[in-house]
Amino acid sequence: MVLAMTGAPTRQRGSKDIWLNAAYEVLISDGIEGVKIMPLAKRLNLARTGFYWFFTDFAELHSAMIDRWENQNTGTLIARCAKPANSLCEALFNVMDCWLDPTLFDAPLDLAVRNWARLDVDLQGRLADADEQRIQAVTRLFARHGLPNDQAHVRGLTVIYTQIGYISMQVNETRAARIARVRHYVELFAGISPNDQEIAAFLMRH
Amino acid sequence: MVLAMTGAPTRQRGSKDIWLNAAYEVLISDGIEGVKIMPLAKRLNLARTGFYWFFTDFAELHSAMIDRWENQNTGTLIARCAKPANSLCEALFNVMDCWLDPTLFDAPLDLAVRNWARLDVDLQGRLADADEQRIQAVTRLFARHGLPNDQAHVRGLTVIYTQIGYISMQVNETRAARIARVRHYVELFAGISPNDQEIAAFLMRH
DNA sequence: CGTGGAATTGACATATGTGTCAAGAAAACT
DNA sequence: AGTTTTCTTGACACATATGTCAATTCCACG
Repeated sequence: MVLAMTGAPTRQRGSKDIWLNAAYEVLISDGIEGVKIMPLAKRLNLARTGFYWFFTDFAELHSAMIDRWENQNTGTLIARCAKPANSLCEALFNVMDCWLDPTLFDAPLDLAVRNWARLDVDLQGRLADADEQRIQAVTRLFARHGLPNDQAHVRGLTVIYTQIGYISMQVNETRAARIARVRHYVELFAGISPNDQEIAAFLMRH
Repeated sequence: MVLAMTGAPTRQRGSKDIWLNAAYEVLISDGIEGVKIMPLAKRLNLARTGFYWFFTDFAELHSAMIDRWENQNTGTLIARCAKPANSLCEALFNVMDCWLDPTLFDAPLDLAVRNWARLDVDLQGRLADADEQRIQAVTRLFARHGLPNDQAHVRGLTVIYTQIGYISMQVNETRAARIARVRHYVELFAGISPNDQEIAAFLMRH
């Protein structure tokens, strides 16, 4: 099992992963409509038809891509929501980590999958499930910290909608500005101001 | 100037508007990638090439579509934000009207244009301008009702992100559930509960 | 009517995409 | 080295898209 070199000298050979990675990059930058075999081949400098050695089909590539997404964003978010915390604000800061650390939550991928789902009924179902789980996880976080159920639910919805809105709008702000704003979001969602220690702990991580 | 009949008996003739309307429907249901001349012609039961009688070009159709969007959603939203109100909650209820009345704000169109913009740099710029104006309008609303600038800004961002997130997630809930939730959103965004009279006035409208 | 402008049409040229297949090159194993 | 498995490739068949053009049909108005 030898890893492929990425260098240029010898023309690279194909592999399932090389095609899949290229497909991912295009999905994120151009959307699923750009994920086509011919352009991928051109980008990889390989013959288009080699694709069919690794995948029987276009559909197989698609489902491989969805699998990879599913085992990623939602899981991490739910785990973050479940993380023990001494206060509501501290718990919310834990969740906000997801929006700042790309290894926790891949926002561009999430957006790309979301747009893709508009044209793919099966994926629509899987995405709806994922969203429901995310909302539930945040709602439980609020409930655990003492909010009544309907309050907790509206706040859970709002946290998720806000994040998806932020991603969808492709907001362009500096990392510093984004980090600085988080304490205000926490205050808004919690309904109370985080204390200095909670803010400091959050800023320390970023 | 005789309006075209939509009935079936005589085969309809083409017109700029007929092509444009069909393009809109497809944009909303399938995204810009689906707006292609051949499928539009099939849907209209017209020869594909007739398109070129009304439009010199594909690009001309596209820019006609963007024009129509631009003179619509953002303007209404800004007007709603500027509407005089006796309290912050009342003002927020006015804004929330947009998410409930399709004649005020065309959510599916907004989503479709947003996705389209991902692949079109010019449109990206126009959309970013629109978003900035919307955020400013809501921020001013909060500032007018006494919030300090940074507070007002975070709340302005959150209101807009929440709405775009809601649209992006294609949330599927009953109209009644949506209306019932609005008072909770208003409470969250305002930081104070709306009074019974404000709630009643809002519910009366819907 | 009859005629001229408005609208429609099919043939043609060209581009880009999917998928199949058999021939062949390159690696890997003995 | 020789054989087998792995991977690459170009030719072929087919589908769908844009755009041009000359021939034709439709229809409204004088």
